[in-house]
Amino acid sequence: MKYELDQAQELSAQIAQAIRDGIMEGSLIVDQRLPSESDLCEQFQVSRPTVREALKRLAAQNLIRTQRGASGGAFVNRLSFEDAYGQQITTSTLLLSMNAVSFETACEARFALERACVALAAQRRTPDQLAAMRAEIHRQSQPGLSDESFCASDVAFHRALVDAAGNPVMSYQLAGAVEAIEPLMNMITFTARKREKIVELHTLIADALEGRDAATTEAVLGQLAEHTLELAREVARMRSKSA
Amino acid sequence: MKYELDQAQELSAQIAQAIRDGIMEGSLIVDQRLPSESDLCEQFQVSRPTVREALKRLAAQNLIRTQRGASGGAFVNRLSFEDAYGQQITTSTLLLSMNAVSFETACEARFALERACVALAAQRRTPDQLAAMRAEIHRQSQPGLSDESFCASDVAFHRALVDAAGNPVMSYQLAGAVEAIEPLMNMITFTARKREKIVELHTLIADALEGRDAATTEAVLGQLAEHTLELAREVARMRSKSA
DNA sequence: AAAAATTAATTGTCAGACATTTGAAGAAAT
DNA sequence: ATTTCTTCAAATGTCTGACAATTAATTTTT
Repeated sequence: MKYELDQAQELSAQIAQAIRDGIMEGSLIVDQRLPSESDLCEQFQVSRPTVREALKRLAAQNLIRTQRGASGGAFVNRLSFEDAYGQQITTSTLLLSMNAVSFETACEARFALERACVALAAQRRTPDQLAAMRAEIHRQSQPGLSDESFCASDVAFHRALVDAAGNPVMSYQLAGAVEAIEPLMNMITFTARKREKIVELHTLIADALEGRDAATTEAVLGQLAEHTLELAREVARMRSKSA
Repeated sequence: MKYELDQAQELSAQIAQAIRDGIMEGSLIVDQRLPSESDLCEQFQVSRPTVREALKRLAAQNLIRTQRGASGGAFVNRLSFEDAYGQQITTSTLLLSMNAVSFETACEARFALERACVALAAQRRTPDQLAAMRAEIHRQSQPGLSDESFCASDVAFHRALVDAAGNPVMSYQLAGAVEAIEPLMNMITFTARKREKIVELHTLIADALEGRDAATTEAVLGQLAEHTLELAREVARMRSKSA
């Protein structure tokens, strides 16, 4: 591990960066134990609270985990896809809400990226994944479902579609795009007729995937994108009228 | 802001989560000042080091920034696309290196996602973006370029391609995929002949985008993906032979 | 030999202090 | 009256030292 600290930064940030560099560069490997807090104090010549703040920074990124007790300490964490999903979703959600990203932009990104999965999904979809998609379709067609539940099911459907591509890197990359849009989708009220149309398109997608028909899947996904955008525009029109 | 703390977690993590929830839910808005550390101590009934650890966790995620001095304190940060890029790249890089993601998987994800940008890029590419791509192509065709520099230029080329889609959400989502693969690409030694082929394909892509020809761009991108994978397989064969 | 108690190491938390930075108010000089 | 300088107060950054809680290893007891 290197111990070169930049000036003009907070000590805890410098120490965190030094350790982070060690992890990214590979000199600290997964499950390796970091020196104890008091050892780190000596090595970096700082007090324990400062070291601890540095470690908490790393813990916030899931880069390390800590264990109490005799053989405890801080260990380099294997960043799991699970952890990475979570971070992605948090970041994407905040990014969208804080930067006033328009529904159009977010929606465009989502469907464009999803389209990238279709060709692979048509080849590789498993029966399980198809079943998951059909289950969500069934949920969506139940009357009396709240808008929130409908959107949550929509997200689940699309997650299943993405997962069907069988590429964990893509699933991870798209998790953010798909989940982060949910709050925006929740602002759209889906009337019964609109829901019917969406369910119909979802069904067509599932059918096309079952038949391993990439071209049709892609076409229907395009229709769904168009339909979703149209709904959003309609809602926007109604709002501006009533205002 | 809510102050409900889950049990069975570290205090600093609970406090961080409570504040994070406030930010995500919208009760804490951008540039708003959090209570001072001593105020937070009172409100959460914990000591200052504990509060500080919580704040450092949030700072590590770029959710807050702190300022010293009279009118200082912790402020809710507007998460910029810039910040989000950085986090994405860190996370993606670690994810790939720690989980032994194969070159094939990473490469597949990258080209599939990139393909999603092409249709939009063909419509929207600006002269500046085209110029950036051509500049990278020029760099790539210079003899004597190190493999690292060649790969870095490759990344820059593809970033320009992604940015040409004119959708910041997509740029952000793909930043990780494109950048994180660079270390893997660096493991491939590009002979002069191989580089020539790549430069040729890059040129065809730039030409097709200039002519706003989405179909051709997509086709060439597919060839590039195939070619890259073939190179990787070749390298793998050579390694296994010499071993 | 097995179970229970002790011990040591380590992180989690607390309390209080001082250092450093920074904006603002007041005082002094022009 | 305006500008500049000084002082002050508030806030974060850091340090010291201590105690609590947890856990694995060790020792003691049965």
